[in-house]
Amino acid sequence: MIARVTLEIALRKEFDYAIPPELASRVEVGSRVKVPFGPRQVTGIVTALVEESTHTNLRSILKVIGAQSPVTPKVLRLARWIGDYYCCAPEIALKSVLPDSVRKEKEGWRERLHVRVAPFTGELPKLTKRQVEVWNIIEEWRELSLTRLLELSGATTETVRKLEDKNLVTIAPEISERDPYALEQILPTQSLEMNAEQALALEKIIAKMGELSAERGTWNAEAAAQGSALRTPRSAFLLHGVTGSGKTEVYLQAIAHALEQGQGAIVLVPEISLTPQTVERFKARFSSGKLQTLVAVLHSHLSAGERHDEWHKIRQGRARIVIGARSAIFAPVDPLGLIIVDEEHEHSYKQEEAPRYHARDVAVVRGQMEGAVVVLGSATPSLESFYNVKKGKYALLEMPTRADHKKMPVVRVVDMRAEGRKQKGTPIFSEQLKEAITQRLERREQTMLFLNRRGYSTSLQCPKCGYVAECPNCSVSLTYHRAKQKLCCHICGHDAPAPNVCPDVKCRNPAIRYAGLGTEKVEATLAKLFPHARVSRMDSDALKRKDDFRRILGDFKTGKIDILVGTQMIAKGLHFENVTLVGVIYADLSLHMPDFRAGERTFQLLTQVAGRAGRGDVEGEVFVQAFTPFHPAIQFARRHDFAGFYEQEMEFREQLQYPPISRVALLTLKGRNEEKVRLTAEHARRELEKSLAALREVLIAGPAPAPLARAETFYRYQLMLRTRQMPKLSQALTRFVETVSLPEDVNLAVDIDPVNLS
DNA sequence: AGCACGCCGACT
DNA sequence: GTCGGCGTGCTC
Repeated sequence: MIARVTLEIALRKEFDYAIPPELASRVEVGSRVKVPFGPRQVTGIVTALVEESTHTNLRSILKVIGAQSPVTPKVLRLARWIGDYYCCAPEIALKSVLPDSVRKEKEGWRERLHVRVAPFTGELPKLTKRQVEVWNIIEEWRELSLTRLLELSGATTETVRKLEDKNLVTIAPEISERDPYALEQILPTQSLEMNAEQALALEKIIAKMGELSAERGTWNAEAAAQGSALRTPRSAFLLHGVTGSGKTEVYLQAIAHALEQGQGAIVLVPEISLTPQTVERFKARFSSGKLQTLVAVLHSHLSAGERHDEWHKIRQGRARIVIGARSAIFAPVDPLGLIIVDEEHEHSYKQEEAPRYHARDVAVVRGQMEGAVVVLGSATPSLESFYNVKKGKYALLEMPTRADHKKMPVVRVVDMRAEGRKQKGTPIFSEQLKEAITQRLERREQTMLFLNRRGYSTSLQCPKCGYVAECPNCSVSLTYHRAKQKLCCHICGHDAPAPNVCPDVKCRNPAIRYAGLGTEKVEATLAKLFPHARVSRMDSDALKRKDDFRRILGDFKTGKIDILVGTQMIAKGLHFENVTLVGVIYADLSLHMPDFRAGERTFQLLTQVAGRAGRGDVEGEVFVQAFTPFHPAIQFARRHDFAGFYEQEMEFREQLQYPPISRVALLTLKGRNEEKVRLTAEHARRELEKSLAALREVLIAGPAPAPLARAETFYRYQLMLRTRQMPKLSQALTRFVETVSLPEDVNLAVDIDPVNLS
């Protein structure tokens, strides 16, 4: 047998190695191996076992790393698909499939000293008073960690060692798993009663799972024979359920069904909503009973060691449920029966570095490859997913009413142009919103206010000489942060002390002006308008310490805060019974982004934000302040009308051949010399035209400067390609990036299905 | 990725 | 005459 190996270096190529007899039993597809490569030794992953090689005199694999192959053949196949579809080298795709801590094998299991009662016979020997105390504790627990014992007894290690000397106990190192949620209170829960809509959705999911497991056996063999061809029936659902419709309960019961069938499940949630509360809810349901299993958690805030332990719990089959952010889609759950992608419209599912995969789309592909049911849930589905429903690719499940029978909040759109005529300067709070806040304060109810922009003012200008403070590295103006007394760039993090006079040496005008509005100023203005209100702010500036997030939310929950001001961060997933008012300070902020999804994003944001109001017994009220109050994205959000928004937005996408009508590949060239980048981009366009000549119907737009023309000292030019046949374009682009010759100091990035055009 | 090979300008 | 620039190609 010969092993075909993808090396961690050596781009886009595989190498064959002989398997020495002593390693024969340990080398399998997915194994991590160390091999000789020229004068060096490198590591790689075995991607296939073959009978013959085109190469003669192969060198041998040196060793197999780790006891268990880290990549399962199924996940390997998924990595292949990612490389092909997202135009990246296979080893880049492979890299992202494993957590770094697992890949590098730096982290191992943590061992801690553990005390156990030794099997002994006869009388208890003579013990001191202290020793008896310790002994009693050990006898009660039978076994426990040394640290825990010392904590409980207040004794020292010496005393315990004495007991060991007397053969009463053994002290030995044992694996002690790191539990990132050790501090959470997890109380077992039971299934909740569901309403008719929930029950119907669950029924359909379960029925599909039955169908698939019947077919699983036959098609797996077939698929193996066909390589990566996807032959399973469509098995994805779009669960369109309004905020509060009880999607999570449907997920939980669907997972329970998967467990009953002996299958595992992966639950993807956006990083931002991966809060302890969310995790607890899943852990609690499966912490006891006959479906008891470990729930592994994977996200970026775990330590390397924690990630190692969580991953191996999954690989060993002890954790059958995985809940995590984007990369959890690669968790080695096997067999896999169900994949949930909650808040499927969230852009954080798209990875912004290579491999630039979209976890939702990878989930659908993985579901097809492994015969698992995929459920994409959202209150505001992406146009892509809803379009897939219309095209018959996904089945639609609808839950249009709140599970708790609460009414949808009343949304009032406030015309800020009229408000601007009433107040002097640019208005922040309309009379109506002020009035509503006053009311809540009187009634001791809570308010949440959103503004999607951090800082105090968005720009600093000198009215006399026209100076504007700009970032030296990026093409944006600097934001004034009052607390820090600094001008900050939100792109590269550059900062400078805030000046008191115009920095222009010839001007020195002391009357410099700060314009534009951020959350910091909203908070400050609130403090002036409502001096007795307890106001708190939550944005990434306010979260300096690790537990600030939890502390502020805790204070809000327990009523220590009347008004919470925040960015996106508080728009999602949080619910507080006593919040009866939600205000959106400037709803049109996100509308004016140079992105064809600006309308969609605004609609989603407003709908999500509105969902924060009226989660308790009192009906919620939402004020949406806007300078373009009649914009469709705002008006459809006001009426909670997703279908209406979809129809009108699709018309626009159709006209301009934007996704989901077509698919986009975005090519970005960046370099420090603007002229060189521009010329290279033009060269790239000419080469592209040649190389795509065989493909029909690919629209090429550009090159044009990126919306963010310069970022972190790099100038950026873009080419946008649109096609209806992305797999073919992906193939052509892979060939293109391999062959095109570019200057060394100009870099090309290919982003398939980008969600962010800047 | 690294490292060797290889073919043209400025030095002892 | 040699030293060294980094373009190109190879590693199973």
